[in-house]
Amino acid sequence: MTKPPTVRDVARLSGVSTATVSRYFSGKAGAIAPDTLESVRNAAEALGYTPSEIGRSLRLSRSRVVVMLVPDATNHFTADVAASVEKALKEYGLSMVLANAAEDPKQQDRLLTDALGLRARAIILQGAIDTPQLREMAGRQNNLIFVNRRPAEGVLAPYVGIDNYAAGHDVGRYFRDREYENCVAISGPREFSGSSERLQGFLDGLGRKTTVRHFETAFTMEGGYEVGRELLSQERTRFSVFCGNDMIAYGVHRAAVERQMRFPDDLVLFGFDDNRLNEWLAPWLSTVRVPAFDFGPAIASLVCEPGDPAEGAANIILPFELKLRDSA
Amino acid sequence: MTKPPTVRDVARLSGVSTATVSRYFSGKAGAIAPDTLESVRNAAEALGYTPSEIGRSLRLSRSRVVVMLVPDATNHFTADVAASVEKALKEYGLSMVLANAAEDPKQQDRLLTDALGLRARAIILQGAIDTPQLREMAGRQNNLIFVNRRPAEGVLAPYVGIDNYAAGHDVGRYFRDREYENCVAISGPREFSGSSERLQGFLDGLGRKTTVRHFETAFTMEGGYEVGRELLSQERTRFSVFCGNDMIAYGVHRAAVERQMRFPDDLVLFGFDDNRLNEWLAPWLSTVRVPAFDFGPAIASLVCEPGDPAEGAANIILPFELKLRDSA
DNA sequence: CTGAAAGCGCTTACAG
DNA sequence: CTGAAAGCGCTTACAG
Repeated sequence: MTKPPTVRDVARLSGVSTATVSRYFSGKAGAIAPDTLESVRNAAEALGYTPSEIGRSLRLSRSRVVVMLVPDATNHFTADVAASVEKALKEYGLSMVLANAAEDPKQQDRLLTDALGLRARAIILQGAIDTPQLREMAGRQNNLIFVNRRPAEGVLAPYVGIDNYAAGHDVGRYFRDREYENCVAISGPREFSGSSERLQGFLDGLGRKTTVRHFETAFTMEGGYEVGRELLSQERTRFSVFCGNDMIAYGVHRAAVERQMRFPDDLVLFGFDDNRLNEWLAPWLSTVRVPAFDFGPAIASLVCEPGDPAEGAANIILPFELKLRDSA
Repeated sequence: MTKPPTVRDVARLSGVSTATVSRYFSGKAGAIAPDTLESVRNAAEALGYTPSEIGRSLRLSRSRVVVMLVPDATNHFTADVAASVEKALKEYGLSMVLANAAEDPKQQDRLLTDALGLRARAIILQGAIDTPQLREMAGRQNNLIFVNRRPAEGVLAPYVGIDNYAAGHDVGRYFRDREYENCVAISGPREFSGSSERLQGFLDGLGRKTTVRHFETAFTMEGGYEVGRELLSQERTRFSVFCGNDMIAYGVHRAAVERQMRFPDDLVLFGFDDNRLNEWLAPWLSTVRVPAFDFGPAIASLVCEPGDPAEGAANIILPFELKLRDSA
């Protein structure tokens, strides 16, 4: 691979200065004489020249890369959000680098350092884990955006997500209205704001009188499967299960299917997120619809049209709705 | 956001030259006196310094970014491969930028230009579309890697994937051995090498005597759903369907479920890829297992340990196997 | 073991 | 409308 041509090569070939070539490629072509412009165009074409983002970024002290950290690469809702963000950023001329923190604080911190090294325009954290390094970065930079999990106490940064408490509350209320019995909550890890808010809302929505069995697990199909197996092996009861997200619900579903159970006669199941897959592979799953594809525009606006920092963090709270299907 | 500290700031604070600071951060710490090293470490720590990848890339004329283009962000097999590649590249200290070409030649060409601008270390194309720009880039650069779809005639670049003809052939043979009747092939677009190889293999494996109805559609659930509806609405026949990938199979499955059909009594269904979701949401689907998670190491080795270019393109052909479950 | 200096590819304020 | 020159943050061959 021979080295790619530079402004200099184009300048030489077209007989102008590098300044003119640069103007041509950075949207200042209007200030160039038509003849000059033509010859620059031809030279660039002949050489196959594309300006180096690296040179440009260095010169402008500003890169066009945005880093997104996801907590779990296998979560489909997370993937939907990432796709939405990538699309929205592209319209502003930005690239997105996706990295998987895998719910591991060490890995997350490593990736944060990488993002810093790339001088990322913004760092978007889906499901951040509270670590000293994250706190320090939030203090030094103001380009962190928290998605789906609120920043830890004392960390000042914008948050984009839904009102998890209210959503959980609506589900609890629905369970109460339908008079579902043997209620079970399988929530995600309690240290994540989304998990505990969903759970608390659910409990409050159900009301005090109802007793609820509570399990806590990872936000994964594996986690839901394990809890499901334990729960369903014990008794032949018709449980009414609220899961912390759809992935957990898929896992419970698998455990139920293995025991030949049918919905909603043998088991009531409620998910959370309504990732795009449901429509195709889990059209039976009642769940809370979170508008994954509205996250992109919301986040991109935060990145590209930052408000007055004096006003403090600009949170964006998106709407949700209950999506009722066969399983509940 | 104040500007991040530079080598210079660290050098000033620790009373050494920028050269020494740079040595500390680029793995040449062994050649630094212990005292000096200590003071550099402290200064960097105090300032929260992380070296700029941009400065480094410019100086070394070599970036650590690899771009991966995917043909369809909603394809789960593609996503599995992307995750595998990202992980493998990370171990070599490289970042991956994921971009969605959405099976659109214009969009692909735009993204190729972006990748060029980033001076990507390598450009990985899952499911490339043959365009003049792609050909020209393949000619100028030697850092293109084709995955799952072979490069077009005359384009010299490495290919990583399975032997699609052989896999299709095995499925055809299996259909013949089981004496499946009313055979149907729903293949992906014919212009993609993978599609036509899978189809041809299938036909050859079935043997001349069998007639096969053939549909061609996009590699998506939507595509499979539409064909499925058309096919299943016509007659009450037990079809034996080989799909070009799992996504198509999911779509056919949905159409069948809507008509209350059951597998394999009412319909025989065979997919292709065995993406990770099958285990959880489609454990009934017989398919061809393609080892998505072996792609990462294979591709990373191509990127980071390039062989002698004189030897020509270094193709890597991965193994596959038939995964037989309930649907066939 | 350490530093001064050059240069990677760009953009832009300044001067003409 | 155009160019010469400075400088963005790094690394390294060279000299000491």
